[in-house]
Amino acid sequence: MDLFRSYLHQQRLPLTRQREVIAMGLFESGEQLSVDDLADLLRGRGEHVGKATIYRTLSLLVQAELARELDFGEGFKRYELQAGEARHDHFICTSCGQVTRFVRSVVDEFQATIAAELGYTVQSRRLEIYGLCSECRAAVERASSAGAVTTGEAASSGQVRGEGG
Amino acid sequence: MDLFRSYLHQQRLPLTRQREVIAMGLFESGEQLSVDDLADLLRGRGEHVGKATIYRTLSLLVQAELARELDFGEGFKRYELQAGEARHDHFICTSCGQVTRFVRSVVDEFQATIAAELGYTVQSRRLEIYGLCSECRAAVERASSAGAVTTGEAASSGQVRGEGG
DNA sequence: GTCGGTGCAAAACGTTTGCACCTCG
DNA sequence: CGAGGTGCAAACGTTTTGCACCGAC
Repeated sequence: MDLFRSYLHQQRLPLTRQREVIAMGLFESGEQLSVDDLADLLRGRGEHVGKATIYRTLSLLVQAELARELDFGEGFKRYELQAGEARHDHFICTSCGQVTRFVRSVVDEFQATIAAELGYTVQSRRLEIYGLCSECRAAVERASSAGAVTTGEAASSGQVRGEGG
Repeated sequence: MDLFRSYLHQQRLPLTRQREVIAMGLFESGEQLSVDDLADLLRGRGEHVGKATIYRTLSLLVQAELARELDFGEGFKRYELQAGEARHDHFICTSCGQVTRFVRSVVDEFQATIAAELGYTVQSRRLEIYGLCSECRAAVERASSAGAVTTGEAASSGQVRGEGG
């Protein structure tokens, strides 16, 4: 939040109430929110903010490198704060939509290595691994031995799990 | 191409002229094409194919695991064939849009490891590293020592480089 | 007071779908 | 011959934009 404040100040841009509540909402939720999620969340707090403003503010947060844009193939984008915290990646269950976030330094190391080899300079990355979570795999196995197959819908609530450990 | 043919046969779906030219176009180009790119390419060959058909065929190719859907943040999707070849990833220059494809087994290994740790089963992945290619970095450095900064436009032609080696 | 921000509604964009006709097998 | 595919255009959902008014500094 302070980082956003100083980014705006440095860019000679005003900090408005809307910008504040949008950043706070994203920050406090700690989850990957779509623009609609964010609009609903703020409305629930009695803060009415137009979607255009949410898009514009998120785009600022991304420029400031305080937020990340994510695409889990749902047809719209999600955003999450990445304020200073370690760079992390995602595992997405293609059956139930569950997102598990993980952090592994080996990914950062690999990224640095390959960039050096290719002569690139890294700015950011996106690593998403798609597959089945343990519950869905169990469900699929159960179903295939029975005969029926149930393919779950992607979750719409943006539920996230951190790593168990 | 033969793989597509047998996939269709196995699914009891007909192989139409359109499906053939779409798959051939994607195959021969070897690049990451958008639906528009593909429509243009085919039109240039005198093959008129509707975009709806292209979308429907690409979706078949993705189901058959013969193609991959890619998103470089341009606002639309790109597709590329991945017929049997090793799984590869991409480095995208945020300044000129150049895409460099690379293959590193360490990524496959990491993917298997993290999946095992989290109890997931891997189906696919997307690893995209964003940054500046060596030319653009040089350009930025030159510009910043001069005063003006030129930010190039993302290339629209879907140019791809393999690794220089 | 000025520059930029905000909200709304309309536009723009990529993608999907309904439907009449056509084609593969 | 029938199941399915195709093309068009209209529909869809997300994101962007134009504009009149408002608020930060």
